Amino acid sequence: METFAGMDGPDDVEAVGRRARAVRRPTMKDVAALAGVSLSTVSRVVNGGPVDPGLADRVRDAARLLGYRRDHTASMLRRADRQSASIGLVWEDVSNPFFSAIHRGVEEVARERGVLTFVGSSDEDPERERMLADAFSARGVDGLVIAPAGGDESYLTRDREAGIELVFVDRPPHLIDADAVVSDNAGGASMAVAHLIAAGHRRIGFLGDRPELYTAAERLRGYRRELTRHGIDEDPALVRHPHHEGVSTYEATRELLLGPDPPTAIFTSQNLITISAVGALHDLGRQHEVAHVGFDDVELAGVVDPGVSVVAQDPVALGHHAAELLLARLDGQDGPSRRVVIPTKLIERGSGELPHAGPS
Amino acid sequence: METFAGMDGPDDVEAVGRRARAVRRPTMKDVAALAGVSLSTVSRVVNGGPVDPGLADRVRDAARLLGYRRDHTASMLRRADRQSASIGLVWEDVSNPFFSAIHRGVEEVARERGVLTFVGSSDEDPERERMLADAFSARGVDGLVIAPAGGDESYLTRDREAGIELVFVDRPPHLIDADAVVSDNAGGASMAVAHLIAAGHRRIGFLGDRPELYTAAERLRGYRRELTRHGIDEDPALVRHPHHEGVSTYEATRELLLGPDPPTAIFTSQNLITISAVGALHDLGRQHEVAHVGFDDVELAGVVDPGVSVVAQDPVALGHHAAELLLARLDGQDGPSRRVVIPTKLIERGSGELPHAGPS
DNA sequence: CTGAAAGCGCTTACAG
DNA sequence: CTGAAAGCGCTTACAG
Repeated sequence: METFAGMDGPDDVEAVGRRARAVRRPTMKDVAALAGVSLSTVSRVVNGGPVDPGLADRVRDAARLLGYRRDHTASMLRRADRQSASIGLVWEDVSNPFFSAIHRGVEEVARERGVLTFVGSSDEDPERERMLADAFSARGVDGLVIAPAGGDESYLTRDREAGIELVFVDRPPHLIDADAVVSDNAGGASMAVAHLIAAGHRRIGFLGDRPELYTAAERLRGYRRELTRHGIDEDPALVRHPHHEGVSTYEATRELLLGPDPPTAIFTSQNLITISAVGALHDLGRQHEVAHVGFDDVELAGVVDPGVSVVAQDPVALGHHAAELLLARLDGQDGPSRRVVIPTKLIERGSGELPHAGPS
Repeated sequence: METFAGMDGPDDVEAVGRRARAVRRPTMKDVAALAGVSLSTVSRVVNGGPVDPGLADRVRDAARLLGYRRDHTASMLRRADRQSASIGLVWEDVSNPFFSAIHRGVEEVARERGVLTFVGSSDEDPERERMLADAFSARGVDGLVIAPAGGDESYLTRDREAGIELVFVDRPPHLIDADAVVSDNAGGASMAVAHLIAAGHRRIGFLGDRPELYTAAERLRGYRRELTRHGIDEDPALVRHPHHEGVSTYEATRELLLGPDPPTAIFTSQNLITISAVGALHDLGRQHEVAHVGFDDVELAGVVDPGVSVVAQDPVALGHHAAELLLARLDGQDGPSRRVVIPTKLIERGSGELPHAGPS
């Protein structure tokens, strides 16, 4: 049979077979009985302890025959190290490519150690963040990697005391002392602004996320610092926080460019903001006049005309370092909390190199 | 202190505090002792069983004082239902936005039920897929959502028999009968090709992923079906599988367009292929002549000139349906396996509407 | 090297 | 309603 796009509702459910009923999963006890040995011996074989080769073979045969697989959570209960070989990741949104790239970085390091990852979205809600952390903790994770929603993370103290290691990523912790891995947000923003200044611009617009967010505040700080460094007075009219002002980024960009004494260049300090701003620039037909650098790389940035210059973060590296810090702690590394700062990189594609045309 | 982008290596590690040593996590036994009641009573309070209000208060106070939290994995061990309230997702790559969007869809449904998600990448390697499934299974997940790497998934039979529910997503299972949720790949491809034919094109190039992949094969099938339907003979020279031929998509696109008797329109059947092809079209300066429809939506597709027309999938819906099927099974829903087909949607942005210019 | 016993943190019959 | 006992699947001392 064939199905055609749009012709069937999403509930086009079709029966294609039948299923078997669940059976009890074989346990060590079952293996012991079949092999005619004690539970302890089976446990030794499974864990590579000293056991007579002949007996070991009998046990392995029995295990194979029954399809035995060890229950990891049960084994953890009595184990000396009590490690579950799992960690929990608390992101803002698992479907945000920035966070899924961090996840990838964490996974690449963790898989070498057989460590599995729980992942969930806080949706920037501290309450949900806490629920997730608690739920992961109740399932016995060895550690937590958290992109904090903001506010107070001291509730994690209990987990830390219970031996759960903590690493913060993308944003540093508040009211709790813990390892953290962040991008060089202020440095990256400075670099973007310096690049625009080098092209002759002095009126540089800023479009950013809500300034309560750590990364947004840092990028604004970098913007201001760089203006100051070049003796340029900040014009508050050029600094916009669309999400905070309840207006779309698209609209804010239009207002900025159509207003009196508009900027000759703009710095958009987040990936989604960059995308909307590019759309607005193109719709106004100003994409070849107004210079533009974005923070965070975006797909197709090199295909748009002009290409969108960006300061790129390295989210996979954020994930790598977060996982390495966490695993080091799990290995017993002690000592004060550490902060890792991951550098950002300027990618020139055209939009950021547009020179200042008029008199300066 | 300040940090500047690029000035510090990735190992710019800075000490910022000190840490406490791990303490044993309080157990029900501790709570019972402090409250002066039996373990059973504490368990009843925690689980909402019948208990004298006065006693219950004492228990709750003790629990609060100690910072007690129930160990979910230990409780699961003896529980009648034996549900861990966790599921495992086995993706091709967690950092692929398509899969992270499916993850989001699963999470939105699962969180309503307090179900947590393990997530891992198989990297299209059947061996890794199996290791992940085994590891999740050993940690007691209630179910598995799998984007199969290909080959034989019958190894999951043991898990199914042990009561672990299975749902396949994006691609149907092989050699095992299970629920599955897929996009209407063939229908979407047909729709794309029909759209190009409607604009007057008859020589339509195809750029696709390795034809061993289910989704790639389905989209090729849709392409062919639609050509046939309109009485157009397929020209094998117009069908390219860059990954399979060991050439970059960018190069394959160039060859296609610079060859003898080139296509007047192209259909790119995957998001990354679409992005590379758009780049090649632009670099050749042919983006306003050669019509183009892609499968899967991409960021900035509306900003490029012309906008990139696509047949979009709905990955969040894939995730929603996968989770719903799984939860229904966990609720005891019996009966034959089900297959859900999610429709695709044509988004016209310009590139797919470019008319055939020359004589046909 | 092997097995019987105790125990991990919790839930579930079973008596009272 | 309450508590003592047994048990979930496994590991870890403890004797032999």
